Amino acid sequence: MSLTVKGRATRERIIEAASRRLRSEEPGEMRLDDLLADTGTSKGQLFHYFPGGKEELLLVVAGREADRVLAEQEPYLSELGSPESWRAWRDALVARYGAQGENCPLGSLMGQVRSTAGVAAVVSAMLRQWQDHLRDGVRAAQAAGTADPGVDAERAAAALIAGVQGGVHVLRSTGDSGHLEAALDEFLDRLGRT
Amino acid sequence: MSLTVKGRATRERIIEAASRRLRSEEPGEMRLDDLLADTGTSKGQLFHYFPGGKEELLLVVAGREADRVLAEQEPYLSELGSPESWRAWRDALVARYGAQGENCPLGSLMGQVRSTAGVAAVVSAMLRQWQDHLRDGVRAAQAAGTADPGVDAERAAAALIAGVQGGVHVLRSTGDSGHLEAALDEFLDRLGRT
DNA sequence: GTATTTCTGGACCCGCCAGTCCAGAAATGC
DNA sequence: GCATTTCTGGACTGGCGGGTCCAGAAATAC
Repeated sequence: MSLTVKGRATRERIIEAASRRLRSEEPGEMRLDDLLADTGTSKGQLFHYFPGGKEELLLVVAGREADRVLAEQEPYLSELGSPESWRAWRDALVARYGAQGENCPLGSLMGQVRSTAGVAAVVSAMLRQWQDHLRDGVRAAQAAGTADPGVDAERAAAALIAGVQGGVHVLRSTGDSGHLEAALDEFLDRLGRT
Repeated sequence: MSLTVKGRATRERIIEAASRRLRSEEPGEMRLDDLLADTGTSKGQLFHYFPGGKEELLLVVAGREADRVLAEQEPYLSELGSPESWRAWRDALVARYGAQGENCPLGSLMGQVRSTAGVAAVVSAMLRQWQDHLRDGVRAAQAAGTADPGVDAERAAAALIAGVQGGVHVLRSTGDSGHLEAALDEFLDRLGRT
């Protein structure tokens, strides 16, 4: 399937609309007809560009959204090491998710697709990357002597990912960011050698 | 609305069936017709006992399921204090969720109802109770001298809840219980004075 | 400038499933 | 007992929403 310039633009417009709607106040279930209304396109076009229908489209969107999660944490994520860098990352995360409020693009996405398998895989891969960055950050801090060398970097990173995920989850359903902050701060306390 | 003995039994049967289906291998979306088939009841009855329809029914089920979550952790939860009791609780949790696999009754429930508000409230309340138990456990351990007194019990409990929630979430979508275990173990390490 | 491919619009189909309605059976009240 | 309330079954409705189809417009190829 080769796309013309115009075609690629339309396809992009559809993805963009889905993505935007997902990040909007009330994502709810995403209906194809809404997207068509948003973009001024038609059923024919949507299925022309996404023969797999809704599922295929959402999978593409999931990929974009996953990339965005990591991209939004740069440059913090790649620069973890010093206590200040950890702190900055922590603050950025809290600010980011606090502003986002009850909404969580990938979270909503997980609930939309019947066979969640595809989206789940995308999310897993993203989590894995995220965790790797954190683990490297812990090791860097240990190498620099600013973190307790007794901490198992891999396990600590896994626990941190769990804490962040859970914190965001609670934030999503209660609007309270306390759990997210608690998870982050407990981690930082444990990291720093006392 | 007063219920006869028979009436109460039927109502109970419906709730029970919904509850069971939620905990089954593949909960997916819950269809009213399935419940009717499971229980040998009819639409008329279902709407007779739950005038609010599906939403009302699921809210009742949510309450039951939330109680179950806490009940299943007894007697561990009320007896937290000694290192052994924490360990036993940890193992019970991992075993419990490991066995459950990718499924999570309350998790699926959250995705089912349009206005998730009701179910979310039930879950929040349950989480709050859970967290209180954990906090008390931390304090008990501190009082007994088996936990670092420098730890803020409330915040540590919040972080632990976040970790457990996130761990279960990851377990749910990948089938890997590593994150849950990591979160629990990191917490226990931090708790124990080294 | 003709042929081929890609793009676009929208009418239509169809399965799904929550919710309605009502008529008759069973229980309960007195 | 008769009247009243509760219980039960199932046919029916209605809307929602994903997916199909096809005819014609626009772009591209050569």
